[in-house]
Formats: sequence, structure tokens, C-alpha cells
Amino acid sequence: MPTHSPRASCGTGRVLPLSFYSQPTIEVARALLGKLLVHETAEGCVSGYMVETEAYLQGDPASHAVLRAGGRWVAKMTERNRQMFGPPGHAYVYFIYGNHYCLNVVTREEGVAEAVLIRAVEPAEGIDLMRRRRGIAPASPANELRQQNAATRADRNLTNGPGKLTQAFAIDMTHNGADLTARPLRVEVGRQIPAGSILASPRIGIKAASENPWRFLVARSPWLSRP
DNA sequence: ACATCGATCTACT
DNA sequence: GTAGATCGATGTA
Repeated sequence: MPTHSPRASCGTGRVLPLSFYSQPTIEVARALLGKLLVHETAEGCVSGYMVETEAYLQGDPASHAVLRAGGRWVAKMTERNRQMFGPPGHAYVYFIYGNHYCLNVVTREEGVAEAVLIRAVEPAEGIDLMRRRRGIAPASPANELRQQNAATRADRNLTNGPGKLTQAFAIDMTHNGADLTARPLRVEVGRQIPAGSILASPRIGIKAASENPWRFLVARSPWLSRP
């Protein structure tokens, strides 16, 4: 019996209801912290607790649904941002910098272009599969026994960034528009994060509207893209 | 049709 | 700490 036979399913099956995603987007961004992201593929199942998110709002100059045209910011639906206008509880996935995919959770009712970017998760299940997908060497047998859920230093690089976690979870454009209350990609209730452990900061890597503190994180989590 | 640039990551200094 | 990779969506012509 292989010690690391990939599990076909994981998580608990306690899926968050669609109504969760109809709350104001900033509420959703905070409430997603601690929720469990689960992805089942033929290779196996991986899951992780969200520890870092960012809110993108209607009319927000940093949003993909707002474009610079003729020297002005204009809200506009395009081929890329179409899913942001779609129904809540679905995925908006985009390709960036010629290399990476990023996963968003669409919020608010259809027609309102708001979403939450998932920037980092704490690996929970399928860690060995994540390592293979990320090209990170497995932990030594000694470490493996000693650590179980704890991470090696290298394992911090599995999912501590929006492009890294999509690679570890094998999320790509085929998941654009996916229903996040169903297989293969879903969000479950996960664990409770005390309100006092949630911090807000400016969002990362944007130019416009860079002062809005709409990045949310679990304080002192080792799994953040940055503190 | 073409030029620009990005909600990033990695490698290297 | 910073440069380079890398390519599709977008805007302008």
C-alpha cells in the first residue's frame, strides 16, 4: 500500500450555500477567511483554508470590470471579465503575466461586477499532490512522520500567492464560470477565524485605487503571500 | 493589424 | 531587492 495514494475526494461535503455570496463583497472577502477550498481531479483531491483575499468592487478602478478608455475609467463587460457580471458563487479565472492563473469568487447579484480574489491558502489535504504540481520536493520521510500537517520551509511556497495556489490546485481557464457549490471545485464551511485575527491592508500589485484597504488576511498565518 | 501592459513568480545579486 | 519571463486581452489606428 502506497503511503500517499491520492484520495479521490476530500473536504467534508459541507458546502457554502449560494446565498453566502450575495452579501456585500467586503463582507464576503472577510468571511471567506478560514473557508475550505476543495478541488477534485483524476489525479486526486486537494484542499486548503483561505488565509488571504482581496475585494474588487463595482466601479473600482483596480477592477478588471473597469477599463481606462479615452483617458477615463469606464465600467465595461468584455470577453475576459464576463464572469464578474455573472451570478454569485461562481469562479472568475483569468490568465496574467503570460504565466499564471488567478482565482476569484464572484459576489453580488447578476449584473453587478464584483468579486473576491483568493491570494493564499493554508494547505490541508493532498499536500503531496500539491508538491508535485509545484515542483517542490517531497518532505523527507523523517519530516513527513514528524510533521503531518505542519509544513517544511519549502512547503510555504505551495500556495502563498494567487498564481501559486492555482498551480497547486490545478485551476485554469477551464474553471472560469464554474459553480463553487458543486464538483469539482467548491468552497466549504471550513473553520472559524476570530474577528480579532483578521487584518485589512491595501491590495497588492495594483496601481489605481491603491489606498483602499480591501485586502484581508489572517494575522500571523505562515501561509500568506506577505505579512 | 500592432503596441502595450498586467490583481505574478522565479532566479539571481 | 530587482530584473526578466511570457502571452493574451485590450485599445488605438
